[in-house]
Amino acid sequence: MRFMTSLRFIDAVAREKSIRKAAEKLAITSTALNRRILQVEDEIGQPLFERLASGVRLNTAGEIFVQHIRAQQADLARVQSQLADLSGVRRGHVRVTSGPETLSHFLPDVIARYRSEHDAVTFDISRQHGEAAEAALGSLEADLALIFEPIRSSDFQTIATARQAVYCCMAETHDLARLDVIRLHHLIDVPVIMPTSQSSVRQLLNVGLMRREINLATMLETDSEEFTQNYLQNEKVVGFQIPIGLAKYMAEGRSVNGLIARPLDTQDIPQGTMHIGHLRGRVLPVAAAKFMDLIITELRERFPKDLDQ
Amino acid sequence: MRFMTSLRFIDAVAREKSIRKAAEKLAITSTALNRRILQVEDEIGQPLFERLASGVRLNTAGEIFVQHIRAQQADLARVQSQLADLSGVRRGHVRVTSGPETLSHFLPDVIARYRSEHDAVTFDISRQHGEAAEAALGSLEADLALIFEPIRSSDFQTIATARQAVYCCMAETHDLARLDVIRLHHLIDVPVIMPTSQSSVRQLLNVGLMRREINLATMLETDSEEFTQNYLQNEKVVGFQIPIGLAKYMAEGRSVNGLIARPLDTQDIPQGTMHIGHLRGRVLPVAAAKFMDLIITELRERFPKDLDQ
DNA sequence: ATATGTGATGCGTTTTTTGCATCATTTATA
DNA sequence: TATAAATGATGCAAAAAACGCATCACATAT
Repeated sequence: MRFMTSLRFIDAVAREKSIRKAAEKLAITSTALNRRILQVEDEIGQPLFERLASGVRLNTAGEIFVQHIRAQQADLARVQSQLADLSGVRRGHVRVTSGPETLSHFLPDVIARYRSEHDAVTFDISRQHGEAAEAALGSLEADLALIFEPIRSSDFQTIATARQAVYCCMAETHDLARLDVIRLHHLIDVPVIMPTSQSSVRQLLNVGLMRREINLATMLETDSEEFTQNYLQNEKVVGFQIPIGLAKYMAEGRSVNGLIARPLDTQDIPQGTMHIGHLRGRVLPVAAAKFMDLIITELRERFPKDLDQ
Repeated sequence: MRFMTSLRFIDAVAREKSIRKAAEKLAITSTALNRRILQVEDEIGQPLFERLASGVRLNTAGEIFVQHIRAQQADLARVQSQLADLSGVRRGHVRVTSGPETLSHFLPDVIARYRSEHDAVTFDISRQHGEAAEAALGSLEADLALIFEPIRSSDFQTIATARQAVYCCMAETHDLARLDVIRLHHLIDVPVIMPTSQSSVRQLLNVGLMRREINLATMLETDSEEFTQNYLQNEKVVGFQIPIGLAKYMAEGRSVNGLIARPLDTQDIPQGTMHIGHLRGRVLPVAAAKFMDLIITELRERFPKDLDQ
């Protein structure tokens, strides 16, 4: 896209905060890049960057202009996706940002399902917590976000929500595996792996634990879902997860790889809400919109009672 | 704006439906223009125009792409307006489309008021009836529209409405000028000038006339407000107008240039509604947004009881 | 003081764009 | 039916723009 070059270059400089560094990434000389920027600034009628000794930084005008550039790029992507769509093949690129919960099973499943029908569509998955995910939507670095509450920005437009109870995961040989529903008091003196406190699951647990003044026997704290799941196979400890983070069969109560999941009683620990949405006011590219449809379809299949649209 | 050239050229070709004609308007040769188009089509990966013997025509992909171009141009205008705004002077260009009612007094007044504070802002006023006005918003040829009902498209976002009763205009020496409010039966056998049937005022009149099965003594039909107002000074006939189409003092019941206006009883003729708004989802340039604010301010001053926001 | 980083600029070279002449088609006209 | 006039496409040389190298001016860190 030749007609986008100058704008793309400015975006790159804004990101790198340095003309020389951006030039290297763009595989041109800094002088050529410098002059493109000077030319655009001249056409705009005012500078977009402050020149510092350590590089450049967007000024107010630059902030506004770069936001326009990114909106323009996003809209061009949407148009391209739409054009590809009417020529038969669905092409496109979908950029999803999500918390860690969906990365282990849910998103891989949905993407595989999507690509089985449209293999010309590519994906970009970034793991970010809520606030950063919302920022990524705002700066148009991502099309869709899956955020396990809370939603902070009013710029986030929720398309669907799924209520998620907290589950205990453990080896199927664990004593608690015999229970259908686990109450908090069952966990007293049972060694557990806790998610770190940024995690929304941890926030939900804290609510219940505080209220009942229960302290769990935390043997380990981690923000890695993968580590937790793997560790549970080695020792009889309990981990916590929401159903969307579990393998499909496991969420249904069956054992997978010797592990089993049991819900915590919602009287003890409140349910959380998974939000699926995009930046308010955006028209998504066809590929992204269709992918979101598929996410919702998948959610409806997995959590028929807990899905709201 | 060098980085917009190719896109601007494509837009021009789409409008002219001919490469050679567009080239002439753009002051370049048809061959240069032709090659720019071929290049963009190549980059997009598919043709945007159908080649006919008589010129070119947008194909489906072209329609989508040109819509993107226009959205992009409109957003660039908004950005420029915003940039100019933060450097102190309010620059910009505001494109208004409106029915004939507002062109004689209202818009001239508001624009003069606006330009007295911001003389770097320029205007483009086009006279179009409702449907065409809505289309102009949709194709981004206009920023704002003032439409005297009805609103047809859901893409029109109404920002404010003002109820407007139909007034009778006449020489101050006319017999009916002594009445404060005119009833339909007063008009029986009184020669009148009627707006043409496309006019919304005419539509309102028809409602009342049909219901009461009254036929007016139409001595002339015209769609020119200017003609009507001028003619009333020559002969004792009655014309119809809504207050926004009247000089400010005249709408208040005073005489201007020997003419005077009296409202028709709203029991006889229903009030109409003037809509002020823009294309749904658009973020207006600063200048246009501020101008709309001023329109609403002016409306509030003129019609304090009949304005809704 | 020195070294290292930054963006800006002059100048010759390379690439891209443009304009002219012309071709291949289609449509209107005599 | 033959002819004229319009359309968009293309080869080629000239003009314009973009590029890369070497270098400058300046700020910051060492």
